[in-house]
Amino acid sequence: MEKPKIRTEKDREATENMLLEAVGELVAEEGFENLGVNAVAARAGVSKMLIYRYFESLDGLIAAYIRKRDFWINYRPEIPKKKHLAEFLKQMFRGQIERLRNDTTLKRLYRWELMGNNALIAELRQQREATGLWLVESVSELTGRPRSELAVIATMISASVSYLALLEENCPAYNGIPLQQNMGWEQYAAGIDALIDLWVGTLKNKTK
Amino acid sequence: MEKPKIRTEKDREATENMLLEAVGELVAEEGFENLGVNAVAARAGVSKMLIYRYFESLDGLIAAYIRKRDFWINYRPEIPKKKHLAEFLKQMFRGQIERLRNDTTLKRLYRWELMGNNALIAELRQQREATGLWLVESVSELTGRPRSELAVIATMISASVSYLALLEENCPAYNGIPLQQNMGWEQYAAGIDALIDLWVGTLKNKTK
DNA sequence: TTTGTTTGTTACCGATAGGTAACATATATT
DNA sequence: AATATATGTTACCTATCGGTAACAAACAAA
Repeated sequence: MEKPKIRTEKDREATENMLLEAVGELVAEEGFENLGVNAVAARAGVSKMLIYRYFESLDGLIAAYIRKRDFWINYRPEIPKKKHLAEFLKQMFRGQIERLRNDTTLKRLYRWELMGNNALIAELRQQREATGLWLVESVSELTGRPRSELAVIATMISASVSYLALLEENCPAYNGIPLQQNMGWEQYAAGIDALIDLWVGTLKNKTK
Repeated sequence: MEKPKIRTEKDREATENMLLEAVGELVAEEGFENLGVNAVAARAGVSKMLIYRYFESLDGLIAAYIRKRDFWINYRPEIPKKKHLAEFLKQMFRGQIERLRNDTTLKRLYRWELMGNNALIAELRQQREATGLWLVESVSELTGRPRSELAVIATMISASVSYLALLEENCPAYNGIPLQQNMGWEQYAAGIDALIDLWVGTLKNKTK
């Protein structure tokens, strides 16, 4: 027999979704650090007991939320040939900026990572680290440059973008770059482009 | 008549210092975000009432602590001539790394800044921004390059260093760079050196 | 219908938070 | 010595936190 699946008043799946949505809203507003069972349950319009019953704990609920949203980025694009490498890298970092700036929850996640430790955080870190290492390795293979050189450049761009994105919410400007305006970020992205061109320029010299 | 200044049991100044020291210890352990009147008073071995009496509030106590430690960096070194500019910039950023990595409280302050807003934080930001702008302006004058170009480069280095320093406590590696080992940071500093050399190399071409 | 299970709420617990009034004692003033 | 003021503690208040037991109602199975 199939399950009727028609629940009128009592519907566990719907309740779980309400809790997950409440987490999403509160995370966007307050961040993961300031989440609490009472607030989540109240926002979901449901008893907090159900958090423990269905997700075992608040951490379990958070874990479920993070797995539901697909933060487990497994980004493995095809690396182009040398000729188009610069353009590829530029677009890649512009993509990172765009994603971070538009996704409040992702920012909260990055901020949470700076605040402490956690099994879930460690897992996300590892995932991101694997992606980063793969990129460094790939470009190193392609250009013949040592991995350490690639690692430093990629880190400088990526880490600074993360920091500035976190700063954006409250800090109007950094070294004169207006973080709260698209113009400022365009200026920064153009600077990254220039750095990439500068670096790519050093390639031909040594390969010849 | 001069004040004897000899207090045996009741000594406001000494008590205030005990509170300030307690703040320092707890900030290093837990960070500014997680500070509380009860914990501070208990650590100082004194009644929390005195926090309100002497500093008006916990914020007041924190403000006093921050002003006591000299975070209000007014860093205005003499900029050398073009010939030694590269070396000067390298040493400057290495100094920033050293200061951040060795000063736990400074890290906590940077982290606090990412967590929210605050009159005190805003003041520190403004101070730092003024210093940054001055440096950008100075190097721009010296080299003839546009301020925006300098701003992006300085920001990329400075922001990434800040982010990595905050990450260091819990994150073992970023793009393969071991953040918790001096070796990793030396690798990163060397990368910054290379970037500076690369950039300085572009100067002569266009000035000639 | 009867029985058992799932879903959900209410009410409470102990711990801890920030904050204050009331009190006690040491120091300074006269 | 008598009085006022500065310093410090105790005890208590209310609010909120995470967590759970006890109960109520809807649903499924017999």
